[in-house]
Amino acid sequence: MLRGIKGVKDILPDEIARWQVIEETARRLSLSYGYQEIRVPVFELTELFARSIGASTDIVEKEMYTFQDRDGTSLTLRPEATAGVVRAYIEHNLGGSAISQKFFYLGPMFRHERPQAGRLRQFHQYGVEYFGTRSPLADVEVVSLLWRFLSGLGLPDPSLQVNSLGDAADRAPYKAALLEFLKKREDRLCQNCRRRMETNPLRVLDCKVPGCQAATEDAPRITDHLSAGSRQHFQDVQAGLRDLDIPFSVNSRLVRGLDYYTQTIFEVTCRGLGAQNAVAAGGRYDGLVEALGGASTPAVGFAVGLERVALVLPASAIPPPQKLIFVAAFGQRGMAAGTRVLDELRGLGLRADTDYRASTLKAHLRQADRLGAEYVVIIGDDEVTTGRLLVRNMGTKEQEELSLSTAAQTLKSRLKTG
RNA sequence: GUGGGCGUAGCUCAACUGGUUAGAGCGCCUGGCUGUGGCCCAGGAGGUCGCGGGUUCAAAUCCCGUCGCUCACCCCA
Repeated sequence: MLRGIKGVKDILPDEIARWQVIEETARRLSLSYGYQEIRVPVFELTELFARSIGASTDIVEKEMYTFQDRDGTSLTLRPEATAGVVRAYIEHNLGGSAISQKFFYLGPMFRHERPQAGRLRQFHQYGVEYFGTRSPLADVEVVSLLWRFLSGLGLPDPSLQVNSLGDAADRAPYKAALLEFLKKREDRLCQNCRRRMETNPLRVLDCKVPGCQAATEDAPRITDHLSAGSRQHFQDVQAGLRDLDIPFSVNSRLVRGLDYYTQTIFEVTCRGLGAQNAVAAGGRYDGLVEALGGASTPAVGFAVGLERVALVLPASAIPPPQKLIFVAAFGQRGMAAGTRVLDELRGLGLRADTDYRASTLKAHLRQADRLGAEYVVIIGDDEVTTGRLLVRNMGTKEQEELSLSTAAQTLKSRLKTG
């Protein structure tokens, strides 16, 4: 038997309702905040991702699905969507539009990783990108949208952490200072962190090993090395969040895995996710548009891992399905009449179904029961003769006669009121 | 890429120290109830014991390999 690919999952009808709530909430909220949907390709030139995410990040170094097009061009399945959105923004000169500066997207991303709880090779993200302003209020707006999305869905104990990385000019001297500090403590760091000192010293601060946490307790903080402007920006963001009553904590150890972030960065974790407990993350990336060849344009955004949201989405967030009317038609004339009633019900926008395999009333009722039908319309040859069908309320077992010609309308009004 | 756990019916799991025809619950089908669902009762269908090799008189059980799933590390949404 041919199986699906490792880490690439089917989303079966049983779980679709939870995905639909998540996606509909994302769309509705994004639009209400003034973000427009954008759909960018799932594959792009490899170079786009290498240049935006950072050539020496894990994502680019070993997690991309990269392949050659027929002419030898190197293409890659998108590991995240910001790069593509920025590319589209530049390519279509969206910065020149009076209205389109705020975008949201939903869709699959691809990373070649070992699957585990909350981590897949094809996974889905919802994200937004806000271009064209350095205002800290834009950072606040983006976080507020994210917070409303997550808390609106009722995720368990969401926790928002924020930090600032400053701008490129802030970071270089800080990195040097941090590295100097780490060298003095190298003997207390884990093997991984010693390697990180070479590749990305900021990551050492993010290490979960208790020994490393202790060793770096009094390490220099990035927030103490910010320029006056960067510090002010971070202060303003925090003030804005307080103003909107969005709970957060500053975590000066917070680091992001993608190279393009500047200034504000943030992450939301929540309970019940296992080891991969981040549901969403984002930040400002003021240098990316320019780095990809566009005009210098500040931007801020976030991405949410939808599988992770789905994993902890409470059942109460999932609305019950539309009430079902089941048509139990049997006998030669009954089936013909039943088909017409079924079509009429559907034409009125009601959820209605039948089972063509069932030939007896018993079989129909059993199927109706399994489907959780609210009402069953019973039509046999007798009913066709009298011109009156039976409507059975599956909850109360009450049955009443209705005229064949008006039954559909009557049921519609009944479902509205009941 | 590294490490742990697990692969027996559609699903969840049994099968003691290797020992007859591999079982149960749920689900499914049929009948009791020939035009009335759930509950109950009776019966029934359904299994290459992940796959390959080895040890043995005998393997779901032991050994080796392999594939798959899963959790964790790394890293990340």
